Amino acid sequence: MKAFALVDGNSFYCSCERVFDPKLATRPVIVLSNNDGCAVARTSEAKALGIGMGDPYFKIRELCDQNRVAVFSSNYSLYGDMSARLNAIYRQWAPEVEIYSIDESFLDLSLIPERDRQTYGRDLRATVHQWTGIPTCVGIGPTKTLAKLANRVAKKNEELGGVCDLTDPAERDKWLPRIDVGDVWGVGPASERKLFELGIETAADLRDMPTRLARQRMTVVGERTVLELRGIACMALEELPPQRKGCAVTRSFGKPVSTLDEMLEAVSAHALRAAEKLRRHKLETSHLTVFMHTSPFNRRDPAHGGSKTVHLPEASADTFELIEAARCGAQAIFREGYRYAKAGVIMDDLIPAGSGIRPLFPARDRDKSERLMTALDAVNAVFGRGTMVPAGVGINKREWQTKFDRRSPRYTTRLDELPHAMAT
DNA sequence: TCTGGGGTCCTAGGACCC
DNA sequence: TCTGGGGTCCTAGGACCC
Repeated sequence: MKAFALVDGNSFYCSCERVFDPKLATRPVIVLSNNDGCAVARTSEAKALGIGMGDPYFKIRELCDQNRVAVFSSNYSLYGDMSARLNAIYRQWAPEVEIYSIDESFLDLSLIPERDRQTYGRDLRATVHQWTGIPTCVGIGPTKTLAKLANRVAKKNEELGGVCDLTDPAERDKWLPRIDVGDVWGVGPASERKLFELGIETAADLRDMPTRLARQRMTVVGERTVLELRGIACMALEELPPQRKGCAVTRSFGKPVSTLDEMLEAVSAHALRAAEKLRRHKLETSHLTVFMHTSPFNRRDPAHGGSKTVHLPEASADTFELIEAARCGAQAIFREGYRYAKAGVIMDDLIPAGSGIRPLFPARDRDKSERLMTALDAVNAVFGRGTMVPAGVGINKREWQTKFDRRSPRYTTRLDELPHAMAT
């Protein structure tokens, strides 16, 4: 019989910040999205103050000041590294691990006897906490959807000690009626509304609805959720991430951009990052879409936005070619007299590097390009991102750059930002 | 004044073909 | 007045996830 565990870090980004500053242990902590825009992680103390997921920071700033909330910009270097440490532990504990997101992993628990699963969960939590300082919760079930649900139960019911096992149908009968249908994995706001109209309000109601009706109203995705809630596994553990299909680099500006020069600098910087990402995944693209738009929240200034797809002569991951394409697209969209709030580059239909069709009369020297990109990546890997960039790319100290005014040190990935310890 | 970024999957409907 | 049938492919948009 298959069994899954879903392990996730509690208020993960906040917990990462707490690991390196013990003074935060009892204070409310929040972490903001890019550009210091919205609250995307909150500790229980912060939630208790009424800070919601996605609340814009400018609306809660006062509340935060009054309550000594510790506020951080996102520090992805730190969170990514802590995430890798958690997964290294999971791999010692399970034969197969699927990394589902930066703070959630599914573990294959099929070989753990049912009676030992509670203990297993408790021991895993304790180990992770001891080795990394990160608090976690463990949800266990015969399907991924039930493991997710169990994890939620463990989170919301402190008396369970951070572990919940829904392998036993009797346990499911106990908990599923207490869970709102909108809290089931895969049920978003649109489906929740439809289900409410049918009188389906809890996870138990959803489990018991006819599969045909589920399919009719919520496509095959909804039908699968119903089956999974009944304990019929429709989703397997995906150990190897499937090849990615698209790749995007998009950013809000720290200050609105109104000049073409600045816009070209910005999209060049985004294209540069996009090309690096492609090469890291050994992929290429044959076309690139640029977009820009003014703020959707600002009703006073005139609004403008648009996107433009630029085709390359042949598939490529060459920084210079992608920058050229991005600048070309941006010039076609940009108009004077607007305050642009965001721009980005998007690439889809990615193909493995070198697998594309070659033109009969190539416009460029592929080998030369590849050698140059290898050298570029090597320099930047040793001396840090942005050490060597093509001229005309805005990479350092520009007004429009995304804000990270409250970022903590990158304790675990930068030698010059190591935490300091003092003994007296 | 200040509101994130990056993905996946599914379906409907249009274009096109014979 | 009556005006075929059945495919495939592509894209846009919706829905969902963290």
